[in-house]
Amino acid sequence: MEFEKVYEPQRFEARWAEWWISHGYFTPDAASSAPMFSLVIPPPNVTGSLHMGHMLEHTIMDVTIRTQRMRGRKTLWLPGMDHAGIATQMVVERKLLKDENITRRELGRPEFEKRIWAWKEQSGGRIIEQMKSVGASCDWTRERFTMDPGLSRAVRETFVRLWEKKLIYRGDYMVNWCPSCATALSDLEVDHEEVQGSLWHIRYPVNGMPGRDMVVATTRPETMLGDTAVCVHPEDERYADLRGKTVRLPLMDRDIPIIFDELADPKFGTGVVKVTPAHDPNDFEAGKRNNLEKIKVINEEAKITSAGGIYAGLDRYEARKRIVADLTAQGYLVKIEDHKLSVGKCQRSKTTVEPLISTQWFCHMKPLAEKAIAAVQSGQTTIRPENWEKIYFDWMNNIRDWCISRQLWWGHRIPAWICQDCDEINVSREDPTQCSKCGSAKLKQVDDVLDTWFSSGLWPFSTLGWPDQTADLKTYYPTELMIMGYEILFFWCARMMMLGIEMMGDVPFKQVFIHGIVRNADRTKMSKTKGNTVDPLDMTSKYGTDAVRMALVQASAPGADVIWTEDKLPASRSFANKIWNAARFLFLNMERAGVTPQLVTDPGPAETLEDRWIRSRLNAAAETVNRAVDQNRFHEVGQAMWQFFWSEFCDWYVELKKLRFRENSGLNADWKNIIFVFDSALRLLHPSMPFITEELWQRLRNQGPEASIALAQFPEADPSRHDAAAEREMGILQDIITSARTLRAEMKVDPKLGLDAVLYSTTGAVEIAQRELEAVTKLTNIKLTLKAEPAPKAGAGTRSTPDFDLVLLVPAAQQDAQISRLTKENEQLAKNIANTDRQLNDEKFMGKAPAHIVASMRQKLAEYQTQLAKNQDALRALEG
RNA sequence: GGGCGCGUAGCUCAGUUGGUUAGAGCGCUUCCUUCACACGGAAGAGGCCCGGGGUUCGAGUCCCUGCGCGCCCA
Repeated sequence: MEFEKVYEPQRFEARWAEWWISHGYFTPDAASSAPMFSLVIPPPNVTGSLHMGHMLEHTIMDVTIRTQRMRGRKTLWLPGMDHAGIATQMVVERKLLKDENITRRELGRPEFEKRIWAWKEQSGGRIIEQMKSVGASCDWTRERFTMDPGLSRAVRETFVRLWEKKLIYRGDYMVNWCPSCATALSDLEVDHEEVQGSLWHIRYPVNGMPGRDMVVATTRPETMLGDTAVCVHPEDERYADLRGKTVRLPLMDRDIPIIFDELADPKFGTGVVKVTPAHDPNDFEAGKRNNLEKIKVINEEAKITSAGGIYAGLDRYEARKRIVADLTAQGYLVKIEDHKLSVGKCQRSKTTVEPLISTQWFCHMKPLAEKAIAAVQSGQTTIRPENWEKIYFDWMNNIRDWCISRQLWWGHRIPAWICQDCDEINVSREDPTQCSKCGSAKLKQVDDVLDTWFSSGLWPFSTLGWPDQTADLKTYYPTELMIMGYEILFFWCARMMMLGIEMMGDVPFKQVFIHGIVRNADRTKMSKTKGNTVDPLDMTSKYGTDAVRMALVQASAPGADVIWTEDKLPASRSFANKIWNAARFLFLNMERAGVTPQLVTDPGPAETLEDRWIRSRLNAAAETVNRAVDQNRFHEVGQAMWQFFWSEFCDWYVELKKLRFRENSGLNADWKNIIFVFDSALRLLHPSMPFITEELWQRLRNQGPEASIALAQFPEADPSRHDAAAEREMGILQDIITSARTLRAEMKVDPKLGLDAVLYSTTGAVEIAQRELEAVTKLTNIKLTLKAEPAPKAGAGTRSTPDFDLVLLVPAAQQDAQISRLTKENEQLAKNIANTDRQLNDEKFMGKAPAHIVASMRQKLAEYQTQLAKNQDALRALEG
């Protein structure tokens, strides 16, 4: 069997990735009666490609799902994508303009939709292929897309039901309008950015009171064209005499009322605000309260409307310049101040959003949110780490109605038809042919489509076949777990919760786990616009997928962001290489021993110390890994596997086993144990590093019917397998060996030079050393003489522990290092003794501390004192 | 303005209900190319756990406060 000296992941990964899928290992067995474990992917965007954030999210999902699958659960990880309304439309529009110099309007809606589908088939969903290549163990036979017919039917059904329950309404309201995407946006799709702007103070003369002015301050002077009032606080004494008066709106020569409303903050500026009900959300509300006229002066293209007088047709920023200039010229501008303000920007296009009144569709959120809050409060769904529950509650408690309509051509068209004769809105599951109110056949379907996240909100059940009561739906809903980043807690988690409870009558998932986001070394978010992204596939091809996964697993402590630096990767590549080489070594020796590679399901009882010890440690590793996966503590999975494989299996177990390798020994107890432990370790590691473990496991199993480690049994922990005696004995053996090496290093003795040493012990270390003498000799190059008696007064070259004194016999030439080590150690010991002593003599401590703490302190104190005495003897000998 | 989180070794981070000598990986120092691995082995150095106050027999851990940093919402 070929075993390269260095592990080359590129040689194996693509093959196993394809093999797993073609053999259907990730498709759950429909006939299985095992308890299920299901997980749906938070659907990535069809225009997207794999970035580091996906890689992190998918890795921890995959670790979870592979572990559950190996535990024998009926396991489903359902993959797919959402149609990303705005993003996809923008991508295809740009492409059309570039390739054919044609706009979507020139093409017309049906043809444009065809083009998008064609684009989707050809270049959309690259991310799916990438996920397959990095080993994501999704059931690809169940891949879904939000625009699929089935999922579209779910969207329509949901819309109709919500409409029938009067949870959806249509009307003229203030929305966030993106002039460049030409559509309304929901509040969540607007990012607020702090920018340096100005505050323009403008004088509005009071009618009938010559010389009396009201000075308003505004960050957007161009909106004054649409002012329909000025406002002061009802209790503001300064303006009490102006009740019932009007002011003259400069430039427009319009008289507008002075209103008294809490909209104005008497402490801010002059206490007067201008009111533009058609272009500001707060003013809109104030306008409703005070019956103000709404004059739309900015249109959907962010240009001034004909209501804006001489400024009509100007872009909003151009209009601002002209208006400020005119105000100055006419003496209305009082002053300009620097002012920081928060500006809303479209998440997709980064254009500054314009608040506009338009006819849109909204969903009432309060009633849905109440149930979603209750579900988390009652623990039906838990959100971990727990602090995210607070954030979830906070958002849900302050929720506002959701603008669900978008002025796009790509998405689920709203199933509503307006009667051209009586204006009745007809909403139905089947396309209507006549108006339900007046019977007219003149029906026109609404042009708008639904927010992409309306369909994503149905994802946990629409993907399982709903509204049909399918077997999948019955089996896999509610799903067990949702894993996602906090940036989509509201977009997805919250909406899935609300819609799941409303449509299914049950929560969409029992547990939500929120992972951190991936950041660069300077802690900035990775983003395409900033150009600071890292392509995970560059990393996987350079270091191997397993190495990238392991680095991410190790960095995934709950609640923490992942600071990504490439220098994490050589370490995990080394880890893969270490495993590879351990296997290489075992296989070479199996060949020499005449052992055919094979799995060993029952190694029999462990007899030797190293077998008893490694099986106890294996059990401990299994215990940690199992618990860590269940608690989403993925960094502990990585840490435990690293510790076990490298520091225990390779550094000690294999080193000790080397002594037992014999030619032509056949499959003896040693080999049975080695193979059993190695196989178990591979299985424990498989969810984190699927490729190398599959490759090595296949080489090991070698024969028998085809099988994958992906379906092999995950090692479980069993307290009865903990072998305290073996761990204690092995600990002493390790101490003896380490002590000998330390002494040798301290004395700077040539490693090739054999030395003699005497081991003194009255507590059993001599017996252990006797049994393992060959190991001690081999691993230290020191010949030990064993004496089951107390050590004589310690001299040079002594190292003492509570269990033994080891005296290395060397010409006392190199003593300085010893002296400094002992001096330093003694300082620490003296400090410990003082501390411990003080506490043991402290009545308050003795009165209140639990007995086991006191007992262990007493024992420690005795050990410190013995050790100190020995060290002092040794020092005297060295210095004397 | 409201809320959440973070500050532990040079770097990246662990540290589960408070318990005595605070850990890991990388990096660093010294030694070793011993027939699995130099992507390796052995032995080491390195920490007023951000500052201040408090609770407690006992605080990296709990409370208050200051400083610095990050994020979310309005």
